Amino acid sequence: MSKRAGGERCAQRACVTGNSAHTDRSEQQSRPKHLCQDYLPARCVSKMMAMNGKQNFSMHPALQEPKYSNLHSSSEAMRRVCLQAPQLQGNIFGGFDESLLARAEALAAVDIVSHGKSHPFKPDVTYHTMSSVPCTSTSSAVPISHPSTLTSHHHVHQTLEGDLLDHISSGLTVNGMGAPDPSVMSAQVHQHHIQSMGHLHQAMSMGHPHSLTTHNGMTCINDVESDPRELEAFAERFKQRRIKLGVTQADVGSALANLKIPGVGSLSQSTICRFESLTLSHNNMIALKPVLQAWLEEAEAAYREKNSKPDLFSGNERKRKRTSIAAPEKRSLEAYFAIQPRPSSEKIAAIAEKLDLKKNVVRVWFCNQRQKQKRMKYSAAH
DNA sequence: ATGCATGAGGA
DNA sequence: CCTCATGCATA
Repeated sequence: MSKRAGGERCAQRACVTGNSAHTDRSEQQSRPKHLCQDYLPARCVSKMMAMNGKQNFSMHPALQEPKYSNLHSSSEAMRRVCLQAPQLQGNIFGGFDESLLARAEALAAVDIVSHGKSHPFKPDVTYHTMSSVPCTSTSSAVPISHPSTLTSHHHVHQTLEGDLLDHISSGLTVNGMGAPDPSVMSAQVHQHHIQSMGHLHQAMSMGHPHSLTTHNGMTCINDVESDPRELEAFAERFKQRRIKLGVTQADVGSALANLKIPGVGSLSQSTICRFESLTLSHNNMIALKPVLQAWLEEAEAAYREKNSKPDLFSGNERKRKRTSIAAPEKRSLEAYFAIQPRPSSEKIAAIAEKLDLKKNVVRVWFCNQRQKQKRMKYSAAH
């Protein structure tokens, strides 16, 4: 307790999540399931759920799978490989736990020495391509056209770690990350949204004069477009127009609640920011797009008629402490992560001990790293 | 803009 | 215990 002062909202979030998740270990592509009901983007949904006791939204699981397999083929591959070779893992991690950890640390150290501050596996920079990265001749080397994060840290470690990673490496390669095929997921996400997005849909259509996807004759369905390009374009236009309206990300977030769209409540500045910079999962982007588009429509309309309506802000009070992991520890964690992104509880405990961090901190760190790898920012592909 | 964290939902 | 959507706190 005490972790989060903003307790108001916590109880109500996470519903868009109903989708898959754990898919990777279990099975990622073998469950069509029912088509979802209503997607509904946010925590408020959960609020409703809580109140009404009924939850009909939650994103449809099938949505995610194909998508991720495309977008994150690399990490997927990585994971699979690891999962596929349990005994191998056992050898490496179980058998030589100590040496592994030691090597990872050594690796981290070496990394520092040889690359100075910037090692190739800069987790956060991985999907940064166009946003804030200057792209000087130096930095550009990493991001832009990298199909994946994997590739980068891979090399490095392979070099440094040699055999240890060798297994993993080869496995990875074999497992191959197929060429991304956005069309697949597009289609699925697409229909999903179409059926679940009533009114929002209209708003979206209006806002999108150019994205005419004259499918089989249906001319207005395009919006739900899960096409990465579409999202990218929208995100940018959104940001532009938002700025033009003189509204901050935080404003937008809180203003969403004023839209009165059932199941749609406010969002944080973080989320709006991430949406604009495409640092959300594809699914998440898809889910949020219609809502943000709806807001944009209204905001612009209100703006035209001098009606200040949507904007407004939220006066919040926040008080939560965030533990920060020191650079050296972080480097080690990254090294470990490169070797094994999904360490067992034991490994986590071991790592935690070595780095003198709380086990939970380490666990969460790994979770967050994994999640990061799955985020968007595939801009490079285009 | 991003790091660390929470919690719902799902095996 | 994981994934995923999100958020508070902060660099």
